[in-house]
Amino acid sequence: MHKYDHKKIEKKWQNIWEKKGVYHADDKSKKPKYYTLIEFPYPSGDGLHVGHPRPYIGMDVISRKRRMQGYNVLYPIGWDAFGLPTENYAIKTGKDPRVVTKKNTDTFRKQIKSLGVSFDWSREINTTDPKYYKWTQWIFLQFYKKGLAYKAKMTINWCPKDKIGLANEEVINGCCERCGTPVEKREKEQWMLGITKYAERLDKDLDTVDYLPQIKIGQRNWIGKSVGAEIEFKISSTNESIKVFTTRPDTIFGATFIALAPEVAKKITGKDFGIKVDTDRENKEKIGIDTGLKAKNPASGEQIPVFVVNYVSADYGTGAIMGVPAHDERDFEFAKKYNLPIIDVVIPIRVDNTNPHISGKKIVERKAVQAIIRNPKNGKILCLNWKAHPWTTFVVGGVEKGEDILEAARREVLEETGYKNIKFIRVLGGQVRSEFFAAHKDENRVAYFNAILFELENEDRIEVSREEIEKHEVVWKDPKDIRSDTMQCGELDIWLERLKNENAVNAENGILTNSGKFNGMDSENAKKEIIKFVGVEEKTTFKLRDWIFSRQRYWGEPIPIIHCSKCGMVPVPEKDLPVELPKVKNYQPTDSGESPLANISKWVNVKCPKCKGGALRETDTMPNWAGSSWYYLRYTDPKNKNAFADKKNLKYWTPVDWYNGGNEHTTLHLLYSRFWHKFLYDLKLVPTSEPYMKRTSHGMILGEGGVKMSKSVGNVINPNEIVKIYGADTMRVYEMFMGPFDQSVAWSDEAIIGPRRFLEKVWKLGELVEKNSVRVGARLRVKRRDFSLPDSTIAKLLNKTIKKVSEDIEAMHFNTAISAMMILATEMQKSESVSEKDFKMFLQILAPFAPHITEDLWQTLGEKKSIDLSVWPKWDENLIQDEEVTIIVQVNGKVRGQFKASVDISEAEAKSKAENLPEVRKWITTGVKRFVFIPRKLINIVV
RNA sequence: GCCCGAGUGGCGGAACUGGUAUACGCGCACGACUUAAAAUCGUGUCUCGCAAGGGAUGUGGGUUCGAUUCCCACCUCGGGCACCA
Repeated sequence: MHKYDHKKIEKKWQNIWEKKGVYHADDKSKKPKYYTLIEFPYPSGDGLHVGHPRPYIGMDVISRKRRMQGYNVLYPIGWDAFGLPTENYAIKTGKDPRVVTKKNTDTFRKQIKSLGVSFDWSREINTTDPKYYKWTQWIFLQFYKKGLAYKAKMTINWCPKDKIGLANEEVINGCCERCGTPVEKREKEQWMLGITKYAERLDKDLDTVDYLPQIKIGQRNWIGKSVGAEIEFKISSTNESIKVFTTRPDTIFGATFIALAPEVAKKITGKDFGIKVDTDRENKEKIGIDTGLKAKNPASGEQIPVFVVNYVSADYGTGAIMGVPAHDERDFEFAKKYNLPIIDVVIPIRVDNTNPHISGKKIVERKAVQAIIRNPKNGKILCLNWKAHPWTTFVVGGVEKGEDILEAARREVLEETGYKNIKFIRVLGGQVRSEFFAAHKDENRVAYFNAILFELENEDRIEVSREEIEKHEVVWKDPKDIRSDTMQCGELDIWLERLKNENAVNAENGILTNSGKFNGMDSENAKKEIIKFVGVEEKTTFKLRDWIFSRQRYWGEPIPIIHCSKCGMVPVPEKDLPVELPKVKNYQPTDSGESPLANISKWVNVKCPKCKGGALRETDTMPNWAGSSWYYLRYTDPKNKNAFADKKNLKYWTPVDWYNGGNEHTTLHLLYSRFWHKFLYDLKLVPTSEPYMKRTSHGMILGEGGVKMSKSVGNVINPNEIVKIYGADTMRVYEMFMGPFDQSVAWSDEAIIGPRRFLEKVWKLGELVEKNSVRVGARLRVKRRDFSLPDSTIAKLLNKTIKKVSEDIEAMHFNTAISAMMILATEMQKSESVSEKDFKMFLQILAPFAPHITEDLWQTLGEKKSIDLSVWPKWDENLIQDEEVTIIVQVNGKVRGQFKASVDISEAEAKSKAENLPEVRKWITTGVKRFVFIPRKLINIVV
């Protein structure tokens, strides 16, 4: 046999696979189907870099394994080719984006093909192909017909110098990326898609799919479902009212003002107050202006002021909120600034589990106070060590009749500690209800605590009574020793939070107070009852906003609408689809910010499809998201001229069984395509309500040193260079081995040699197996030195490895799968003799990672059919069971020894064995306190 | 600011449901083979200590017989935040 020559064998097998079409998915098959999907790439001018193929290889491993498991696999690829970078390139160079895209996709295709990914290239699609975007436009028309595509005035970023609408990305520090001119906001009519109509289902149906938990959380947070109520506040002296949305109707008695979004205020008052909601991401200071209006709190009957503020968004809820400063941090900040009343209406509850109520004892309710005294000189806190009980507490005591909490606190401090001069700092928020057993009084206590922070002014003390001295000792404690495990205080977490953060408020549910007839009710019930009381119903709101769907750009799908002065907006008839992008001379938008399409009068001026009169085409185009919202459907029938895909094909192939993509796409793209899919499902055009059964994510590959790969940084690594030097198989194994698939990893030119050495080792093993075997007819037989008897070490390890690789692939733990195979290869090499049968099984489990070298060795060893058509090996459960295990012996958690024992050794036997180990014996002379035995694993002796 | 994820040797990383921390790979050192080098193979490689032992998984604390793993607080980095894809 010859040297491992990757260039030769990789080219050879790629040609054979392509000629035989082994990776073409079959639309009709008796096998069960499996649809694997990767996010189709945007063919940028930078070309493919080594980060692109990582997900393709990952899903290729899954796809190849599925084929060997007997599935008919669809693993397609295409190009998501509309978008800004190509357009900006066209603006700069004047080159036709079609030409640029063609060139880029050709490069990408050639690069990807050299990696031996088992894509079905016969189904390749391109979103910029009129035959494809015909159907993107067709789907848009369905949205339009159902009223889900509509026009609305929206604010956009506008560069007054370039006269162009800017993407958020193109705005750097409020200035245009190109010319540095400060960006203005401009109102513009935009096409919208009514995704909010699907918000509820997009949230709920997540229960039916298998997405990674953080992806589901991301989707849910984005949708932002919250249940609450819309409550009307009547404006005094007019007949009008303000509707607020709140998730906390139980706090309505604490509503001391109304806060309006600027747009809403303008609507109500007709005045512009000059306040804008900050779209900046940093938290800005809250600003408000009193409108002079008063509104009536429908629960308390109070007249409360109405403010315009910069922290309420018109897009969310009703654009108006009731300000409840006691129970919302933002409202609290605002109320403090504008001196608005803060009324506590919900008391949080804590139950002291270390000191719980004892049944049978009487329950006593009491108002009480915690005095927290800080010595400003050293930061220490005044505490009491109780003599009859194992407690440390703050200075604590009941509030007597006729006393306020401040008086009570000062009195307790004086009585219990003698300190005369303490300075009041602040009350730590509202009351807290604390339940505990008061052992010193032998009663169950329900205390309504306030806490007050003081500072010690000086050490002057009066003498403390004998009675108090017998009860407790006065101590100053370090703040780090004020913890829930050192202090007897069930509600301590609340005080610590409020000590740290002056703006901390109680946002928890609890027991109502200051709330008229609802006093004493818990929040959950109060929410329902108060909604009834003010005469409204529960209302669900979403953060999700409708989708701005139009762009004033050239390189996107034209929106297929015609504006007729007589008939209004008229959809382009289906027979006239696609509305093709005309060629233009200049890709720069018009002076008024319209798409460059607006300059082509020949294209713009059309006959109205209805009245045949003069009409104008819509010149807006669709965003890049459009084509990628349904591409997985087109793959099932990519050449269909009569429908976006044939129903039979859709029924057979969809839903996608496993979709893997970047972390950066797990909210927007995923949500948008789920929305389109659900819409199509409602039109009975697709057979399932969810497009993807399973969704996983991969991490990026960064340049050396951990920075993003980009042409501008100059750290782009071209996979073709790697393929040339090391081969596609090495590249594939390395990309799967370099780190956990779902996390970002930095590329290393040095480390890739490891996978190469591994494959060379495999090649040599192949030589060894071939040399030790003799051909009998078409079969290879082992001639000599075959140690792989059923109980041999190699056979055992092989079976364990088959199990591990099989399972790791499913979990996308490709790196550990490869590690296991490296160990197996090293052991095989050490044994110097491996049976043909065992070696072939090893080739099979390696094949998804390194398809070329394994195919070559497989057929060299006499197989006639592709290794891809072989059956994925099964492991033998009997062979992976160990009879003997190593048991670790720890003393006080430190490893002191170990011994071998049979797996079913009894605890008593293990104990005597462990205790008799000389290296253990010297540690346990003081006597064994406790003995922990974990079968098959470990013993811990506590002395 | 908000949401999600991650911090372990010189480097990439491993450790299943809380049970020997550092598997596997890179690098480095030494040895074998070689006239020599490369390649290959073998041995070693967290750290302090002569040793007995001790200390290390971003930082501080907690729970536990036992914590990289669970809980709390904090720090740093990456991703997303609606016109980048």
